[in-house]
Amino acid sequence: MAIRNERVTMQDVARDANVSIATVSRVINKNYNVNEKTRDRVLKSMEKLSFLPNSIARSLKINSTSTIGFVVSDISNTYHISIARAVEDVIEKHNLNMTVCSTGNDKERELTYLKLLMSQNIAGLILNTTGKNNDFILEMNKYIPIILLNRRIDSPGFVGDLVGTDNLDSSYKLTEQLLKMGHRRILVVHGSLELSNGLERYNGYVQAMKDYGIDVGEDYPYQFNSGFTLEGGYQAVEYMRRLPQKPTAVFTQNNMSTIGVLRACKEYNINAPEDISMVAYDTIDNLNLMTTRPTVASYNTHSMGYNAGMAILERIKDPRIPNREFIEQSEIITGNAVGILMK
Amino acid sequence: MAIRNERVTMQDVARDANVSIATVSRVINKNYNVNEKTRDRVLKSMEKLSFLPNSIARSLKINSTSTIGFVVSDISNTYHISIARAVEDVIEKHNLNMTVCSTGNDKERELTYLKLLMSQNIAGLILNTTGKNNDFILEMNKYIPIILLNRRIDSPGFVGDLVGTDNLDSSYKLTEQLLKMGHRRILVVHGSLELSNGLERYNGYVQAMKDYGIDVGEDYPYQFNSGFTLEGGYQAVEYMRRLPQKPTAVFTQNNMSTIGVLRACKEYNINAPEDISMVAYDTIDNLNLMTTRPTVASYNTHSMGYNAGMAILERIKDPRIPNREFIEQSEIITGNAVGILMK
DNA sequence: AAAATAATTGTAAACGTTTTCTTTTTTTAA
DNA sequence: TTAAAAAAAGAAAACGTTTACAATTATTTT
Repeated sequence: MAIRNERVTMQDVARDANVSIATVSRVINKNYNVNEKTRDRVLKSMEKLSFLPNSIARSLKINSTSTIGFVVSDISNTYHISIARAVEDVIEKHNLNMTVCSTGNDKERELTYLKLLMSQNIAGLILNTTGKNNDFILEMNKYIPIILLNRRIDSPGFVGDLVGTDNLDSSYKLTEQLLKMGHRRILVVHGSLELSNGLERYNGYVQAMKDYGIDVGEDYPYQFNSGFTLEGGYQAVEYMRRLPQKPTAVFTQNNMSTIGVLRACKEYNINAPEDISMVAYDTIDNLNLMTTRPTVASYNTHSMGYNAGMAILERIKDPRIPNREFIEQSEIITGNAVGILMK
Repeated sequence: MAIRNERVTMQDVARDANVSIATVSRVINKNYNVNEKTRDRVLKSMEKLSFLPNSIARSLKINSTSTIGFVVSDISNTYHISIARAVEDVIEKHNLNMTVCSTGNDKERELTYLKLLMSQNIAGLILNTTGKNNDFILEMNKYIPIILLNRRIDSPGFVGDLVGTDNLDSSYKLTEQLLKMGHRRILVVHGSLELSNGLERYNGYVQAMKDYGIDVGEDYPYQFNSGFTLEGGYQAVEYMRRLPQKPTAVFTQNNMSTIGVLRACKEYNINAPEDISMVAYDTIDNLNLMTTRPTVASYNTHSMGYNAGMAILERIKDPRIPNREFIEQSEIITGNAVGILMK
């Protein structure tokens, strides 16, 4: 039992079929002319010895691999994983597979992973970046095609595509819905404003508020940075409870913070829409089975993953495609957690 | 812009530092004696040229890689992904990363993936098998350490560990809870009985029923094979509605079919516990935010992932550890969807 | 039937590392 | 001061493929 080392190589097949390894290579890679009889003989030997080509050796020679990297803040976030799943379905058809990595939005961890992947010479990269390793990413980008997920890299040097959502628009729409229903004190639970998606969503809120005559300045009390985390959402509710004048609505700007808010509200017995109204960017799993359903901007993650998968395939084939953007439009799904505010 | 090929190699570093590539290799791999001054010089050259070692070449030489394979029926299943996440945390500390694959319980797709991974010479494999490729898995097992996830391979030839749950026990307990509350017509929504976990869970149910004097034979009407899928769960409800004598309770034996049942019940306006009681194997995400909460057998997926990660690391280091089993015990969480049946 | 061409196969170098075996240099022991 | 031992560094082979080039064999043309 246990581990052996002597795998079957092309050498063995060649010997068995009484040809040179070049010929074996040619039947493996189909494309060359090789006599039908010898091909059959080689095929038979491969079968007989249950030969599997060594991708490592092949990769070294041809300078490319058959795996793509999928690097996101948290792979267990249902939003990311369902995109990943769709990517997988696309690339699997081309005999590629996928290495997934969770950075936890940590600069060092992202860098470690990116270096590892670059060492491994991945064929392509789908990246939801922390935004803190742009120099390395640009360097990496010289060798490896990159598709950005949700977060932009604003550098003229970057060449690749972006797959994202209509941050500003949907954020505006969600805020507007609350405003139309009479809400004015709307707590926005945003993410890092140093990330393009965080900032755009925040700006959508600010713009809508401004359009309704409300100025969101530095010391405006109805904003809380959750870092797009579950804990952050939870803390937002605790922050809210301490406010002298409570907000009448809360707008969580990503799925994790929405869950955090929902849990905290459940715990503190804050009911929606009686005590507070809720809207949220991103949907959450099994929303329609839940007691409290915020109005959400829902995205077709399957489509996003499909786009990302196709884009990376195209870019692997031809790395000099001009930069593109695939922006997914939201579907606003009305929940039961939004109420009209009587002034 | 675009893609270049001329990466920095050890050759370049050696030239810059005015040493041989052997020396460069030695400073990279620390372990050898190399003069401090020359080490510094080499280190400086590496820095200056921003050298990254080529893992492919290294792997070819040392005959092992730094990625482990994670092959499951569906990576987007929250149960699997949260195990994967915990595995990632363990192996990342050892500078390993993880290739994930979804087989969809399809024999061919599993085989394709396994061959691809074997070609890529992965360091280890964590596998939730379809159960239909045992021959190849045993062959693969000669070269690559394997940790089985939830599904056994009953072959004396297999060497590796199992990380799983206490299928029979928890299934028995859940069934018993219903029986104690007076339920007798309990629809079991099981999975494939050809898979060890499917069979064990089913047997737990059968045993409990038998202990309460109910014989579950071939033509016993209160059983439905969902294949552990969402659609299967949904169909189970449709099947249930067609039964002349309705069951008073339903026991879904995995998380996907539970969600399917919940959705179908919502759609057909079947309420719990008034119309039907519900217990379920596996928990589901955000259960405590949901309207209808079955009593569930919940598992600590973090612990399972940790065990799987540690086990694979240990087996990579020493492949001839005797077979082990890491069986996770459930926590039964009582929901609001179970009612006492008045006879 | 010979020459020209096309099809098939083989030889050997290369990909970028690691590592064994030598060789050179430095240090220690006498 | 020299011999012996230890430390440091280099040369070259090897890992298992691909592929340019050369060599051989088969086919076509005249």
